[in-house]
Amino acid sequence: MAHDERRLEVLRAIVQDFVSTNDPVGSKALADRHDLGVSPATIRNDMAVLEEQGYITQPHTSAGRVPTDKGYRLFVDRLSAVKPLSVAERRAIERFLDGAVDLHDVLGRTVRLLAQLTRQVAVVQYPTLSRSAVRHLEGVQVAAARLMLVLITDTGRVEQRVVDCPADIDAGAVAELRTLLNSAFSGVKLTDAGGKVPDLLETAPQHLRGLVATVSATLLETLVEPSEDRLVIGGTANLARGSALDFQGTVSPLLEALEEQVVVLRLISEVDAGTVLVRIGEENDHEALTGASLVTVGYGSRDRALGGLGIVGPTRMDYPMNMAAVRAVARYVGQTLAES
Amino acid sequence: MAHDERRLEVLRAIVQDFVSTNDPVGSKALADRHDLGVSPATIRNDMAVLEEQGYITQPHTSAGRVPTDKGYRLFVDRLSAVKPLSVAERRAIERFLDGAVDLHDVLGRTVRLLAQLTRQVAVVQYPTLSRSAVRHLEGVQVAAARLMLVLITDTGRVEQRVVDCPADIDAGAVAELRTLLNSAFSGVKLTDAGGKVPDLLETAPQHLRGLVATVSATLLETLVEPSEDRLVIGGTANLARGSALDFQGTVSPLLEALEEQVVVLRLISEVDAGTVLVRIGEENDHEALTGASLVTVGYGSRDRALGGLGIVGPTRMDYPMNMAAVRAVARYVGQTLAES
DNA sequence: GCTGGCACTCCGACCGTGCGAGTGCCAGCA
DNA sequence: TGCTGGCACTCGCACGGTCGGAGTGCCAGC
Repeated sequence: MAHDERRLEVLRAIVQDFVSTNDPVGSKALADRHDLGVSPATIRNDMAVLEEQGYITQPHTSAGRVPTDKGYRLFVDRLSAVKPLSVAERRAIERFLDGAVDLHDVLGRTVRLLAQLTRQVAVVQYPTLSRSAVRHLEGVQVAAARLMLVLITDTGRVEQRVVDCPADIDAGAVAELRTLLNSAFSGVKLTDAGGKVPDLLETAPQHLRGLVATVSATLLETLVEPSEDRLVIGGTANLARGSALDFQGTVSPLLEALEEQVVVLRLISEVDAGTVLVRIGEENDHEALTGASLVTVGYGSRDRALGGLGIVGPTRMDYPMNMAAVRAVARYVGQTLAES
Repeated sequence: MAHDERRLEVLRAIVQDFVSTNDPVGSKALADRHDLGVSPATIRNDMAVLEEQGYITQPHTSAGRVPTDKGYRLFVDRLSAVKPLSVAERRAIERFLDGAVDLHDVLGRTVRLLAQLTRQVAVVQYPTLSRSAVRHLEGVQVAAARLMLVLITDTGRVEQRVVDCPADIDAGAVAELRTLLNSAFSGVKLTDAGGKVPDLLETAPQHLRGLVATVSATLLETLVEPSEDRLVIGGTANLARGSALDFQGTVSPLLEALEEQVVVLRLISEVDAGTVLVRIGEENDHEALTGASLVTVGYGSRDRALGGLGIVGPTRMDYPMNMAAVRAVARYVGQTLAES
């Protein structure tokens, strides 16, 4: 039906206008700003239908219409074309990430970049440990019976743990331990590290058994198991800026949820590299996020996602633009990390 | 003069009441809530004097009085006794920091702890590189002519840099390099590392000269020179919560300044261990901070400060409590770090 | 099935009023 | 000399009523 099609066109127009003006949009304004080819009265009829179907709503009688979460969902799924980034934006991305000196720096720049491009809160996850492999393991003695274990992954993450050893150790033992650990774990994915331990224990010389056992236990417990992943957050000022109206009154529950990290982490890690995932308002389980939308994507090389990144903002956001920005940034980050 | 003394007592009462109620405080309310031994009328006279001296001000005629920055300053310097922490608070501090697995974890917990205790934004600086010494240096080969350099300091910081080498290297060279670097730099303060380089170059075997030169150059350039220090920030939700009124209208410039890091970093690193420093409103140079107060202190062992930590909040804050909290937390952090 | 017209609704801005809190000043008192 | 109670005055703010405008739903006509 050409009927339904126009109705969707009306919905698209409503979303676009509302996103840019933040005012409930009425039939007259719609007819003026878009050439839908019909009169306001007709648009009103369409709007009534859209409202009945749950795509839009009125804040109060005799105000204009506002998209519902369901409306945004339809918009994202069927009504929006991916907005290509401008040349200036592409260049900004390259410039921003260029010259980063280490992983921390790359991710810090990424989060600032994303926040600046989208004017939303940006979130970037450190490369997941569970999907990384060991590049190098290092033991450094910090006390007579205390070792600092340093793990370097192939994604550039560096993690450290202090291990209390069963007995005093000497420099020779440390060197031996290093060799043992690296020959056992080098190149091994962290998820598979557990399987290597029995082997390692067997090959270890008698006098190192206890030490090796303790060290591998710590390694598995604190680094592999809990998959305690990290998050970088930036652009929180964007929350306070315009969005006082978007989030009714207070942004503090949202800020709290962001600092909690755990919540966002769960959401952001459920991503594939390449496919931008959009979660709108009520679609988010967590209460503090029901007024917010998330746009996330995985980054990494095409064969495996290292981690996720994305933005958090009000449901009233420019989805096409943000999706494009998130995707582009993820692509560049993946590239940058692959090079190092 | 008993005269002046009472006037100060009035100022103290005004600060205390205003901090707890957020309402401009009038002469009647003061007489009721504190036994100053005089009538409201007398208090009014004192207030007039205090206002003339610039310690308090009225938002508008016929409202109560509000402390000025100068008033808070006097209060902090002369009118406030350090409020000892409750047993529960002390215990909370211990529990919170106990069980941290590495430096990152310690600082993360610290910032959450501080934010929770003070209900303000908390800021913790990573141990300054320039005041740290090398505990261990490690080179890991990541490509034919590419080395990842990992620096572990005696404060538990781990820093990494990727170095492009002049020529391809092999595993043997890496091992030699490690030995060389560690014997040269181990235990050396980063600020003194530059002086060791000529020596190092001389003792290095011919075939490693180029490599060693490149590596030490990178080491000095990117790790020692810019002293690029890091900051952990937490509790920003506290800004949004009550303080909407404290910061006229918007908190976003403050959030921006916090994300900038550089500003806060400068302020927070000008501290001695042990002495709590308070900066009030206009005393801060940076524009975004003129409506805010900072309470900072250095942490570390008594002989040297590793870094700074503190809180940022509205000028209308409970200074005695916050000063006590900041000091106590710093003490525990210093202790915790000394142990690892 | 679209359109113009029309009556209706309701929010929000505007305005005027009154109240209450708080002040400054003054005369009287210890 | 310094404190006190009294008093007139000021001013912000909460309250309530009014008005206009924007937007709607419905209906009759094309």
